[in-house]
Amino acid sequence: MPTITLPDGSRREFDRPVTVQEVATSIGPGLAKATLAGKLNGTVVDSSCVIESDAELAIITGRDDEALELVRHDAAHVMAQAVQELYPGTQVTIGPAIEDGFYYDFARDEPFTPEDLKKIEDRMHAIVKRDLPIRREVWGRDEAIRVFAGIGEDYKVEIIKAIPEGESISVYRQGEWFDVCRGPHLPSTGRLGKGFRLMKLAGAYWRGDSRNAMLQRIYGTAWRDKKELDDYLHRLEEAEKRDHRKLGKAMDLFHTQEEAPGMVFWHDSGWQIYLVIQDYIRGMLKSRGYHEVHTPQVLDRTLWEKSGHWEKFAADMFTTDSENRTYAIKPMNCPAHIQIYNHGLKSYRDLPLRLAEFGSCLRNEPSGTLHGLMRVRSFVQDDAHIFCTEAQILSEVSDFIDLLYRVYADFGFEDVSVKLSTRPPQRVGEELLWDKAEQALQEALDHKGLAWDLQPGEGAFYGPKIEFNLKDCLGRVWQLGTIQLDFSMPGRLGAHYIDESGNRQVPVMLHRAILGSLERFIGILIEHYAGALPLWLAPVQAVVLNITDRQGGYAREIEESLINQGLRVKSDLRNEKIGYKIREHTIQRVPYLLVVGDREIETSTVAVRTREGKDLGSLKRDKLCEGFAVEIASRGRTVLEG
RNA sequence: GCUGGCGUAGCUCAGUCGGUAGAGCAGCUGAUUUGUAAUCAGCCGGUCGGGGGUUCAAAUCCUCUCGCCAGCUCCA
Repeated sequence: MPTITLPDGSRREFDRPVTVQEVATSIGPGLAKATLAGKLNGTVVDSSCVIESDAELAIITGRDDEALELVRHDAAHVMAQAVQELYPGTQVTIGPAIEDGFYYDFARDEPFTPEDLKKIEDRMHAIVKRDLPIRREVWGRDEAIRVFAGIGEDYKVEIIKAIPEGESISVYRQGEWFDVCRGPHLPSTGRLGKGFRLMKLAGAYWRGDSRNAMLQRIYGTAWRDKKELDDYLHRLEEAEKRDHRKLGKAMDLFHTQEEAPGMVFWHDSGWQIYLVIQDYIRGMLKSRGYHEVHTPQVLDRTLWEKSGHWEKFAADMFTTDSENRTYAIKPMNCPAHIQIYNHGLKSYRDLPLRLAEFGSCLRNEPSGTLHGLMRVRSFVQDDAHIFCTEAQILSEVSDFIDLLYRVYADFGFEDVSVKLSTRPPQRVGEELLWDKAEQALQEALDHKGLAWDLQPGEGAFYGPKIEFNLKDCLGRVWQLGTIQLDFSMPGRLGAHYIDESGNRQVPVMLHRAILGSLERFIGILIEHYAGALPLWLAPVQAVVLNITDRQGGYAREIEESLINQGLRVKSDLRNEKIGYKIREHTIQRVPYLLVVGDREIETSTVAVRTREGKDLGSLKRDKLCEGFAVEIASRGRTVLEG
C-alpha cells in the first residue's frame, strides 16, 4: 500500500500499486495530461511505471529539464522507426540522447543522402502524428536474441549479448516498431511534438573503434517545442558567424592553401596578434624565474630513438635525409631542452630549472583531423620544461596553476574546464612514483579549489597530467594548457643532478604550456571575442578618419603621435564619405575610430567612436592617449570613456 | 586515416536537360570634398582545384588525385 511523497512534501496514500500516470491523475486532470514521465526516488521512469512501495515521486512535464533528455531519446527512436519504414533492411544499432540533440547509428550498404534526411524527417512528423503509444515490455534474454536475430538485427543481438546476465532486457514498442532500450520514454510518439530537426550525416565506427565497420550516423537536434528549436537554430547561426576561419579571412589575419595543408600563412595583422601574445607571455615568464632558450628544428633520428618517440610516433613525425643521415623535424621540444639541461653538471641547488621556448613544432597529423587554426601540423607552443626534485613537484605545479589562471584571466577567459588524467594501462615507472605523482597533481588542484574531472587511464605513458580546456563557438572542446609529470624521459636522455649527499639523481621533468599552441589559442581568442579583440590584442587599435582633404595633415599628425606612443594606428584619408569609412573599419573590428573634421582641428581634439557604434564625443589628444594606456595596461578591464 | 558532402573571378555566390561562364562586393579609372555602418559612372577580372576519360560538344557525366567542410578515430 504505497505512500507517495510529492516534491512539496505532501503525501498521498493508495490502497494498491499505482502507476506514475495514476498518481498524476489523482492530483489533477491538467497535470495528468501534461505528464511525460516520473522521477521516482531520484530516477527518471516511464509514466507507466508501477509503484508498489512507499516512494518519493515528482511528475515530469514539458517544463522540467528532465523532459529534454526524454524528448531527445524519443526523437532517436522515432527517427529509427522512420528510417526502417523508408529503407527496409537497414539495421539499427545505438541511438542515444546527446547535448542539444540525439543521433542514431545505422548499418546500411547504400549511403544516406542529404535528400534522404528530408524524407526521414517528414516521416518522423508522420509518426508523431500517428501518436503511437510507447509501451515497455520485459523480455527474456533468449527470446530477445531469437527475435532480433530473426529480423536480421545483428548489431542488436550483439548489444543484447553484452547486457550482463540477470539484468532485465526491456523492449520499447511503438506501433509495429520496437527496439531494445533501457528507457525511459515518453507515453506516446505524439508527445515528441515538432521541436526536432535532422542536422547532419556522418560516419561513425561501430563501438567507436576504427577497426570496426563504419556505420552511418544521423544527427538531429530536439527540443521541447518549436520555439526552443528555433532559438537553438538561431544560436547556431550566431555561433557560425564567430568561426575563426571565416573571421580570419574577413579580417585578413591569415590564410592556408593546398600546398601547405595544416600550416598557416600569417598575414601582418594576424602576426601582430601573435607577437603581442608572445611578448606578454615572455614578460610573465621572466618574472617567474623561467629562462628562455631556443633549440634546433631538426634533430638526428638517434636522439628520437633514445627519447622513445621514434618507436611510438614515427608515423606522426616529418623526417628528412641528408648525407646518409636521417633527421626528424621536432614534434616537441622536450628532448632538445634536456640537451641544454645536460650541458654542465647540475646540482640540486640549480633546481628547479625552468627552460622556456616558443618552440616551433611539426606533427604529421592525419589529414581528416586538420581544422583551421585549431588543429594544425605546424605550430608554436609556449612550451617550458621544469626540471626539479620530487619534493618540488607540488609547489611547481601550484605556481604553474596560479600563473595559468592569471594569464587566462588577462585574456578574458573564465570558463575553463580542468581534467586530471591518471596512469594508463601501458606505462613506465614504478607504482609508488605514480601514486606520488597523481597525488601531487590532485593536491595542487584541490589546494587551488578547482573543480576537476578525473580521466582514469588517460595519462601519458610517462606520467599523469592536468589538462585545461576551452570550448570553441561550435561547442567543441580544445585543450589549451597542460602540465604533465615525466619520470621517464630525463633518465632516457641521461639527465641527472648531484643531490645533497653527493649522489647522482635523475630529475623529474614537468612539461607545461599555458596557451598550448599559439595557433589554436588565437583561434579560440577570435571566436571568444567574435573578432572584436580587446584593445591590447587588436592588430589595429585605432584608425584616424578625415572628413575632407582639409584635415589630411591633422589626421596624419594624430596618427604619428599615437604610433610614437607605441600604439598600432592607421589613418584612412581616402576620398570617401565618412559613413563609408566607418562601416569598413567597424567591420574590421577596429576598437576605436578617430574622426577629425574642421571642428576637431579648431579644438585640437578627435571625435571618438567605438566599434560598437558608441559615440564618446570629442576628446583632447592627451586624454585619449591616457585612456588608451589605461585600457591596454588593464587588459581591457578599464575601458576608454567619453 | 575512415565515411559522407563540397571545390566556379581577390571575396560571397548563381550557372536549368551536356551547347562553349554570370551577379554583387572588392580592384582600377573618372567624377564627387562629403560629419558617424555602403556616392555615382565606366573598365578590368575565370585553364570552373589538378590529371585522365566519355562525347560533335563537359563547370555539368565517368575515373584517379589534391584540398576544404562535417562527423568518427587519433591528438606523444
